[in-house]
Amino acid sequence: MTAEAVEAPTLRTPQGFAAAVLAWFERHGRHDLPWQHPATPYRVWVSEVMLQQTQVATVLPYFERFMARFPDVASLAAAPVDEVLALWAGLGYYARARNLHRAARELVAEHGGEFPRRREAVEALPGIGRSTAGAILSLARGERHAILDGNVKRVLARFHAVPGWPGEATVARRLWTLAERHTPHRRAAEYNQAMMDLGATVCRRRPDCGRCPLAGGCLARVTGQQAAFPGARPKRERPLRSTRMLLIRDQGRVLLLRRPPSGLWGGLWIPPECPPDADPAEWCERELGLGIVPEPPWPRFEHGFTHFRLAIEPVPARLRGGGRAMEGGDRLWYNPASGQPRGLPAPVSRLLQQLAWPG
DNA sequence: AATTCGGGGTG
DNA sequence: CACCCAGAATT
Repeated sequence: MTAEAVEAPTLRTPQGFAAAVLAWFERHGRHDLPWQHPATPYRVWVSEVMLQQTQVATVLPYFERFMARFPDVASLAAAPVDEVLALWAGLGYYARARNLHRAARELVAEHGGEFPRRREAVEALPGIGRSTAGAILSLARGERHAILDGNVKRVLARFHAVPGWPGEATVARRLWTLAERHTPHRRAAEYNQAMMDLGATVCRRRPDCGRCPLAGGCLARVTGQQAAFPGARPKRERPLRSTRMLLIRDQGRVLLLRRPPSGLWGGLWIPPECPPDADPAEWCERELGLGIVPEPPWPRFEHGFTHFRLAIEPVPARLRGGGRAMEGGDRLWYNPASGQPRGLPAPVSRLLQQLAWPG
């Protein structure tokens, strides 16, 4: 199956470009994604935020669970943030969930639960930038707004042979200008969805140019330089940090502490972290006021982040003395076997599973 | 302008 | 293993 051959001079005009993309979309685009039916501003918003730096296949089950629990802005705004984080656990970039929750409350408090008309006002909501705002207003309301996600960047950078890494401001500006120029005045919603579909299914890391409706006018393809666009991010070394997590058990439960609301794993629950060079029992007594009896540590394992790697050494321990330790605030005695959903980072979730079902 | 936010998919 | 992915906020 090959795309209809379109002449290069036609494709090199914004009208011809959009026409080719739209014609391709009707036959080969994705028309059955869950957030397309119905494509309300709320559903498009939640999907767009989940899809930030996250692939479609990963998002699908999260989106369904989220919609089942929070079917509209009002239900999301009324919920405690902990419950939002629990549904988000495993998706990563948890600031997205906190911002989503904050934005829902702003929508209810200041906009009557509806999205504002102007793009600038939508963009002012926490967690919504220019591209996500454009996606909401075009996909859900059919207005003409450009988007520039990873898919569109890839298509445009190749088609126009735009050099450089899109993370650089000058490169991003060029791509935004091109995105605005190419967005048609009619059928902007279909066009934007088409560009994302094209980037996701054809113009991938290793592009399938034989199926691309833009191949006839693509400058990267003419020169055989598809792999050179978009330019790669400068590589950096990822330093290795180390920590120890104290798995303090008492009556089938384990102690978790809530992280500060911002920063790494913000608002999520993790075991107490003891510095690698401290004595666990002394540290625990001093910092938490808890007497513990440490046991032999488990083998350390690594967890990778974008900008560093974290070596985690789990140290199981028993709570000393019979008194039940205090709970509340930012302390939680969690029963790993209960399966109760909590905002747990992925490595902590795996750790607690081992605690509940050793071996 | 550069850094900080995860976790999973993919070759 | 490295790199990428429907980016945005912070500094």
